[in-house]
Amino acid sequence: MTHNCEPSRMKSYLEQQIRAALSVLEGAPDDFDTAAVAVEFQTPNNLDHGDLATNVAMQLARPLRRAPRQIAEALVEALTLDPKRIEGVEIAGPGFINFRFSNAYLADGVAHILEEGEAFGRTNEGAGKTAIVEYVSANPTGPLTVGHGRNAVLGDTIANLLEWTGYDVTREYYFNDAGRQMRVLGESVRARVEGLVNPDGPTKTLEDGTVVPESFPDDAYRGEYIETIAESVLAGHGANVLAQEDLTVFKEAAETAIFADIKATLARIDIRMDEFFNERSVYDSDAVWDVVKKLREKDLIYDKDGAVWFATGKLGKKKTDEHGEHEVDTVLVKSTGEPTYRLPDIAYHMDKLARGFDKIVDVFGADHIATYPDVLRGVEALGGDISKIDVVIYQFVTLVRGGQPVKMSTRKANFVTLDELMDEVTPDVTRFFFLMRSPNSHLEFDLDLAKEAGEKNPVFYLQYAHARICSIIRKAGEVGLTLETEPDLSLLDNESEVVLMKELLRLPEVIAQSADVKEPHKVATYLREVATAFSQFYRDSHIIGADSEALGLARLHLAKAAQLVLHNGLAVLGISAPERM
RNA sequence: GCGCUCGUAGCUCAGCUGGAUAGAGCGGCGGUCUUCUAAACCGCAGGUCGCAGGUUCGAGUCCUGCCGGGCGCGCCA
Repeated sequence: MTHNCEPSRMKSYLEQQIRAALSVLEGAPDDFDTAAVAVEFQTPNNLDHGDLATNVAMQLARPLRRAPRQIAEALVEALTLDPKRIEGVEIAGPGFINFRFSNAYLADGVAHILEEGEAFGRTNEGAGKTAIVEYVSANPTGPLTVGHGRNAVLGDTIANLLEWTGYDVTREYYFNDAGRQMRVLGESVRARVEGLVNPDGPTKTLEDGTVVPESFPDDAYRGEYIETIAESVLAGHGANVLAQEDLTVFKEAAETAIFADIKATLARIDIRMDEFFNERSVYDSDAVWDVVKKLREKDLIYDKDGAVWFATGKLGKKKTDEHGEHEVDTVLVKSTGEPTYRLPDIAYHMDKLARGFDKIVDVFGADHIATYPDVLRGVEALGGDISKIDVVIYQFVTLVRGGQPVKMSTRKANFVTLDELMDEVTPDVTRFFFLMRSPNSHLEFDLDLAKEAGEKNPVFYLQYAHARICSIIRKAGEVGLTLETEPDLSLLDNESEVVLMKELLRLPEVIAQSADVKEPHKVATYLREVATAFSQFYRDSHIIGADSEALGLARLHLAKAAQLVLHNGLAVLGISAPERM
């Protein structure tokens, strides 16, 4: 059985018919090319305007030199439409052509949802293609913060979205355990061990009032977790670890402990990475030096002041200051011989391209906004196809408690960790709150609202609707209404039934669009509309005690379809769909 | 100063990439449980879409200039 029920299918069907009508349109100039006309559809926000509308007639007004409404009339005249799909066509407003879906089409759609089940919502644009999503990518210098949380949940959900559109997705975490940060981390641990071994040793007081051993570096990591690691190093190696100057023991202990914590934190929000890519591997393979060599061959590298410069200015990087506009170049290798992070980053992206991914997504915080273009310039200069690379930039998170923003500073260790957040709110709530806003919108995370396990909390609204349907299906079974019986879905025709059916059918399109623009909040927004439509259906259309058993059965199946849509939508967001609440 | 980004109801935000009378949640006011989960539903109030120009049949959406918030602007990542 085939169903032409998805709105995307409907759009291509209508487009076909409209093009056919265009080709027989009379009075068109000889050079008029119907193939060049963009036939676009929109879903009107007013129900009186039908289910789909097109503005072709308005678009054609100028080239055809005729009034839009006149063109619309001629088009509708020439149009032949299957009454089993479209029950009405109207011309309205300045020249819109509005189409109204037939009930048979909607009933067909519900049958399709039930048939697809937990696969409903999947599309195949990405079928046979691979994608890699890089996210989290925090260096192992401390616990994940709330800021990392938004990155993690956003990246993970974008990965889900791509999977639902057919891609084979790799989730990758990029990190480096070599640079200055790690050295400072090692020194921080060492200083804490010293403090433990020699509690009466010389100390100093930092500007924020904490008392630390004198050897504690000024830019050290101050979180409590450093002390915990120091304790375990001391327990494992004894006091004579301090005899050696080498920081390796401290660094490795810290890295191991911190990575274990990070993975555990991610697992709490159901995130499991496929790959951990260590920056070191692009050094081990000499890929970084290969990048420098190739750029030099292209005359995009020069040496100045002992450093190696990438001529990004030639590639369009500009800056305007009081001296006017001038080109800006970028250091790839510092005069110390140590590369800046950009060089391995270019090599890393070349590596991802070489691994053959069709789509490469990077999830970065707003602080990277000015720097990732350097990486793309490098990749492009090396002949990499940067059209495959999508960079998702998200704005920062503000935690709000009691109506006041919670002050956070990573350097002073008074940040809120993702674990601490999840000690207060559930993983489902955490994920939803991070996802409910557009990535390029500032996220205000209201802890009081998130903790509210009740009516105000938007997550529960969706889960409640789902649980309620499950409950109805159980209860209906007790009176002999079951999903095993074949329903007559054409009986579904009251307003709230029709509204619900139309809403449910949008899922594949919403997921596909959300995946395309990498904005998961569109799914969250949509699910709220589904839950609202279901609640109205619940109010108007009783299943048990319906006017006839056949009607009750048809409604039961519609409820099941709504349950599937909520279940699948929540699955995309990585949020559970409870059967009871 | 420059770049990116945001500015929509009292608050937090959507607005399908240029369409028809700009929406939701929360908060406020009022109503609905002897029938499938009231964690729900219904109604009312609330707007110069930051300001000013421009582009066109049509602008919250696009272009320019201001104003205000955020993030960047390093031989840090």
